[in-house]
Amino acid sequence: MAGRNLVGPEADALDLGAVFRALADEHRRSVMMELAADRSDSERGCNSFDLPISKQTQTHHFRVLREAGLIDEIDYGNRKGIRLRRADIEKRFPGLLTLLGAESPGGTAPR
Amino acid sequence: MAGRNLVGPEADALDLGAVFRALADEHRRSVMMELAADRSDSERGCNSFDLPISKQTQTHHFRVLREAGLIDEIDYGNRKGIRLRRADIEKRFPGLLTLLGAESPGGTAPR
DNA sequence: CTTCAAGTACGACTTGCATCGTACCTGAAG
DNA sequence: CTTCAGGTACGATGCAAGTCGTACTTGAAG
Repeated sequence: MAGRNLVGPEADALDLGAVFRALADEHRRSVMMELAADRSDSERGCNSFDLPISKQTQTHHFRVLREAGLIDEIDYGNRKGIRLRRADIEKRFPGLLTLLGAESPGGTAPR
Repeated sequence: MAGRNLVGPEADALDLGAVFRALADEHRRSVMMELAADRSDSERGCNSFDLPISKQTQTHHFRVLREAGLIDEIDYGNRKGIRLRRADIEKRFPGLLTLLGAESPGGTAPR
């Protein structure tokens, strides 16, 4: 019931390249922008982001975000929780979340 | 002799996605880290970065950085100058250059 | 003029990555 | 137990991007 936390890198081990690669994708960036804009940092369901892509692809994107150290994934078995690692990101890359939170959600269309 | 400035996007038109995509590449990121760390913002030759890649690929990378709005390229015909667009970047994405400049040059090895 | 170095244009190759189809696992509700 | 929805694992596919080879252009030096 408690749900186990899937592991990501330590706060000091966050790699800037991995972070930029994670944020280079439009869908992952929209997730991070939503998380950064919500100052309550509450745990969210991973289907609460209305991503226009299949389940398998969503799994892939959340995994990339977790492996970059940007989010925690809490595994409940048949459900999954998402939480922003705000403190760790702010410690390692101060100002990054401010950039994301300040960006307008549907503003910049890719391509 | 004066060299003409190759055009990039306006300061307000900088796209966060394009910037993250540009910074996702290791070589482009190392160029930007060098530029961000040098507070004098002097114009540099594009062969002053010791990139372990061919001329053609370097041309490609500098083009990506310019089209993302991160640098200016000054064309002298048989030579090219590179200049960081520090003011425009700071205006649109405050704190981004601080992140890059604070990163250790050969610190995090990708792959 | 010729020569040379720096850079670009174009194309080909290769790798990486986003996406999805199929199958399987997990936990809750009947 | 069975059923069902949420999620994952594995593989295949298609496309974007990094890389380089060849050829061409530019400007300076001789």
